[in-house]
Amino acid sequence: MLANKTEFGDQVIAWYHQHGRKHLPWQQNKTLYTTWLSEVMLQQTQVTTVIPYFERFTTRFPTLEALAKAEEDEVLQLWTGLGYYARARNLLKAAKTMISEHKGFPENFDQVLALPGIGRSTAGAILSLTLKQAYPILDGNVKRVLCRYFAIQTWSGEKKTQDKLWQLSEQVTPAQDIEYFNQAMMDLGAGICSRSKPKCSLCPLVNSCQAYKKELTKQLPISKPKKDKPVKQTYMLALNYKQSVLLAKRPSSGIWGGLYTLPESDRKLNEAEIEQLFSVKVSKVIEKPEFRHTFTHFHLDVTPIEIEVKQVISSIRDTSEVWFQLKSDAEFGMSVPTQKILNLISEQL
DNA sequence: GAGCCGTGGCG
DNA sequence: TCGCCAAGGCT
Repeated sequence: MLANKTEFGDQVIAWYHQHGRKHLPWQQNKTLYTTWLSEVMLQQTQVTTVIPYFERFTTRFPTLEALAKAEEDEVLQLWTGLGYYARARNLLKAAKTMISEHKGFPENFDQVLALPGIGRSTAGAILSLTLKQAYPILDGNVKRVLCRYFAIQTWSGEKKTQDKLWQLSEQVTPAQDIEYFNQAMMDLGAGICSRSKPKCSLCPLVNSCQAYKKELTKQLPISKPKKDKPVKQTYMLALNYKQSVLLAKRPSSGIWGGLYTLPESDRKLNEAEIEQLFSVKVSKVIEKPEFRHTFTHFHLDVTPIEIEVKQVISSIRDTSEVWFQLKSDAEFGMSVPTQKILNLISEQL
């Protein structure tokens, strides 16, 4: 499947020398400190957003030593607007730890990994980009490239897939020129192998890319499965009096705003309650089969209750209410479930 | 494994 | 308009 490791690396590295990003602020005069800072700022955050924050931060705190002496409030102030503020707190905590326990930024992978806010990928990025230590990385960009290149058809959030991707990242990562390779993989993911509209014609890996070969590029990587929508339950009451049904106009804001709907209850009401609530005399209550109405964010399971009314005591309780003649051609905007239930009742007339 | 953390951009 | 997503890590 994979042509061979060297070829993969060579193509990616050659591409980097021609097209990769080399002028980002954190790519100038790199130190472990500045690379660390940029990698943390770039977690879940796009390059263009980070740039001004990085500039301000390094101006105020040019070195690890300077940061370690900082007050948390000032660090957080410099972070304001960037989001994920635990990153800033961990940054300061890690800086203090490095100064007090390591007397500087550690160059050992396990020691870097042990610092708060630094996971495997960030640790690998810091040591590879700054010191050319040959550690693989696996950020969102690299994941996307690998998922496509190897046509991985499972969601990368699964542990099993995550493990597989790390394994593949190790497999394609070369021993030489690691600093170019890792930066190139991120650049590829960001600029060429983008989630939407990837520029496959410009990709150095197009000839051996499995997703491209199988025409799966558009479908990969598999996105996070959408969680099931919550299910709500309601009873819709169709009070039927001489072939007229009681409707009420909804407030203009909120669900079904301005539409006419049947009265609802979240529980089953008995005859006495219905008579009390609606000022009517009831002759029969018929429960109809439940059906489901789906919104963008939840399911609504509706149980229609047809109520035969033999007498209306107080005709209108509220100005929003109206007795709607079933066989009239009056124009009302109604919610879909209401319309559906009225059709149900009309059919049996 | 799932939920959480934040903000800006995009289709 | 709004849900999804973006250089992850922690609990």
